[in-house]
Amino acid sequence: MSEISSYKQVLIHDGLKNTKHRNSILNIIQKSVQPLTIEQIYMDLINQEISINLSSVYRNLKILAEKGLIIKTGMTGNKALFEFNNFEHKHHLICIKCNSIISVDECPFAEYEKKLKEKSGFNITGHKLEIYGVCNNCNADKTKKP
Amino acid sequence: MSEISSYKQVLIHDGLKNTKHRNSILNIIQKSVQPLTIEQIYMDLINQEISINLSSVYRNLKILAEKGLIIKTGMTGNKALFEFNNFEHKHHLICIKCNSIISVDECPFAEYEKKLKEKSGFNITGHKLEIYGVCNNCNADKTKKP
DNA sequence: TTATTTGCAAATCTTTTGCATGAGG
DNA sequence: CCTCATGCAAAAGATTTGCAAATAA
Repeated sequence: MSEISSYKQVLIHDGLKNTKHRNSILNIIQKSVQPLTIEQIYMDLINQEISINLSSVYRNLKILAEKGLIIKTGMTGNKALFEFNNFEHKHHLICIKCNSIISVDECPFAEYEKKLKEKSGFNITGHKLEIYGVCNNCNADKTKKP
Repeated sequence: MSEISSYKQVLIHDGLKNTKHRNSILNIIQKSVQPLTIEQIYMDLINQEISINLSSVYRNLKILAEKGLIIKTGMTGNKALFEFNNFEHKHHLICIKCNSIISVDECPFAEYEKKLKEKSGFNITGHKLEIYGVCNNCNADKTKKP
């Protein structure tokens, strides 16, 4: 909600238009608990009976990413992944068995970043940390096949 | 050198052949301080006057990665990146302007992981850390248009 | 109205594959 | 020899682009 209104501010500021497609795409990404491929987003739109061309999805994702509303997170195989940019500093514990995700507030990084900055000359603007493991539940289920 | 001999062991073990191309590619990757695109590797070979077809570079990289001798690290734009697998624990500094990537060996997380394990009950198996920032070159180029 | 967005098709870029030939063990 | 590696050309997959028509402001 507040995200959507600030989103409109961003669009207006850059002379972009507030289209239904743009909104729908942003909503899909915002609601998702995990990064999505372009095709997943496209299929979600189609399933919502929203008629859109694949190239329009590409174009919108590119613009939303340029404006910082979403983030191009990485790649799965050869496919780009996008996720919502909520500007929160958070890290995730990700269970490699059931893919459940737990947020971690603590960040041990401030000190390390300083050192790294001095060492590398990089002007460090942020970081992403994902911690993988097996969660309590899955540890209990050792007998189950993955 | 010891890398190269163990590399031959790996090849022999899997019924693969020890070709000049394969050696050259592995050497290029081993010497590089940063992950390389396929095209960079290809151009390096050409510059060394080694005649090779681009698809052979693709095929060799795929095989070397499958055998664990190199690692497909990620992507720059739409291009795959490869680096040498020295079996060290490493992280990446990524320039958000020019997408150059620098590997960082130091890892401040061993202690943190222990604590987190106790706290969350997760059996932690690994993590991925990407640090974003602006590299020396791009800092210097502030006057240049992106 | 007027600039931005869209759909469509075609183009581009990266990566993969089929097949005949060449080379390593 | 026999198998794996290579070059070449063509295919496949992901993404981008040109242009005319549609739409938001």
